[in-house]
Amino acid sequence: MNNLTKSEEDYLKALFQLLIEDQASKVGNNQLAEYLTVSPASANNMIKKLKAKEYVISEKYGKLDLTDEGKSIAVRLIRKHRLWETFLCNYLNFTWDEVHEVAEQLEHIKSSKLINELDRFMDYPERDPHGEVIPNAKGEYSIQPKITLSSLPEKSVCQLVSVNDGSVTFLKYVSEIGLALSSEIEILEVREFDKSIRIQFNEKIETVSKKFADNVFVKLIN
Amino acid sequence: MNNLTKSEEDYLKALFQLLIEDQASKVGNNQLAEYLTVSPASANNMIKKLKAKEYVISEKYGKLDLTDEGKSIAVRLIRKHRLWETFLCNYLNFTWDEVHEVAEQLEHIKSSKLINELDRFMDYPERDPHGEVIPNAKGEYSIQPKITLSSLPEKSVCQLVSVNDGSVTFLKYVSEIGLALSSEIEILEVREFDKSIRIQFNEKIETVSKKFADNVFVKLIN
DNA sequence: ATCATTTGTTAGACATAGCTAACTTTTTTA
DNA sequence: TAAAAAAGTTAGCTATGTCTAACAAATGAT
Repeated sequence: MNNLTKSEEDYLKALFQLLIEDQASKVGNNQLAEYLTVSPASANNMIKKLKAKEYVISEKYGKLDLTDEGKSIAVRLIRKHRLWETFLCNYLNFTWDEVHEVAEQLEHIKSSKLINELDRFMDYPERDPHGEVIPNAKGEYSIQPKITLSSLPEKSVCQLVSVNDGSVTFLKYVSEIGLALSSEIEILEVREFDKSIRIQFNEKIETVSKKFADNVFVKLIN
Repeated sequence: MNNLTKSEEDYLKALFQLLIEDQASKVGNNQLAEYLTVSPASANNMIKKLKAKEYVISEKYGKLDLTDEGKSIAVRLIRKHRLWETFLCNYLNFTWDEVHEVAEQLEHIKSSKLINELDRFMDYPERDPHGEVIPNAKGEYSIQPKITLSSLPEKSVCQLVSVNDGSVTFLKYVSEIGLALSSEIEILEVREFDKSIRIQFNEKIETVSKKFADNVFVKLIN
């Protein structure tokens, strides 16, 4: 009934992340293709398949959406991904930047007992090492609207909630400059020219690019 | 350099288990195909590929053998399989008969850090839940010649060392009658007609078929 | 030694999932 | 609003790994 290929799973998860987690109002074929680094033709081909299986809805030349069943599959994948990341970091000495690639493989392992036991073994963690909320066994979880560091005005004071886990070099960079989950960050200055920002945290001052700040998610303090 | 598909890995591991662990003097294409439940044509096709990659050697219409590199890959897979089985049983409440299927998936995860850290996390276990020796990180392990329960004469007294982990129904049967690793078994009688045997263990007497006894590996006591 | 059976091989088909190149539709913008 | 750009689609190719059917070689039995 529910036997998807690795590729089908990848597409559903990607679509969910664009549509729901990033709260994009509209996601199109080519955007999805770019996100997955495949050609538009490949994405189009797969979307056809997923529409036939009723995980995806869209009209010809129209935008993409997920059915409830499609969302449910995606959430289960996200749950698996984040639980594995947590396991790798907390029990197997993996660092922030090492977990993603391996979790991408592990999330496709098919065994609900495995993932629920892993959850129990770790005593039902609520967030993964990057600060993201882990959906529970019923697929419930709160999607916090994401505030990027780059979206805040000068003088804001905020706390690091989570980081985008997609890029190894980005994550290495984050740890190298000394930022970590819950770090308190003050925005000293936003430079008009390139939107780079000067930030202060742990008594340190650093300048980071807009691209960097786009991948850092925060909550305001006070 | 060393990037094999899941299928290629399955074939190499299967060939190793037939050739080395089962110590079959000769393994042919069709035997391998049957072991993997694929058609002879499929096996032949894959063997061609593995010969081109120099993991397998054989002459046309001749028997199959593994190169050192082929063996080394197979041992790494067996290591991964057995470490995962151990983890599932010892930490995630899996039973004997539940681990194999999931471990078959997990053994294909590509990350040497993952498996070496898992090994460390469990404090370098020497045997998996079925009693099989786990190869170490260097790929070294002792292959014990397997003595099947079915090969022993009447009146033998032996100890259960390991069981074949390939069949769920078999493993359930083993636990249901109360046999476990290290159980002491006495062979009371071997029935000529169908080679079924009456055995005694833990004050219990059971009759088991030859097929059952073929999958139970033991060592003699005194 | 020959014939039958078993074993191994080849050819050709199918499904998945990727690609490029060409084309169509929609959207943007001048 | 018409032309240009962007987005989406289709056709046709590739590679992996499966299959069946037909054929060839090796083995075993009489």
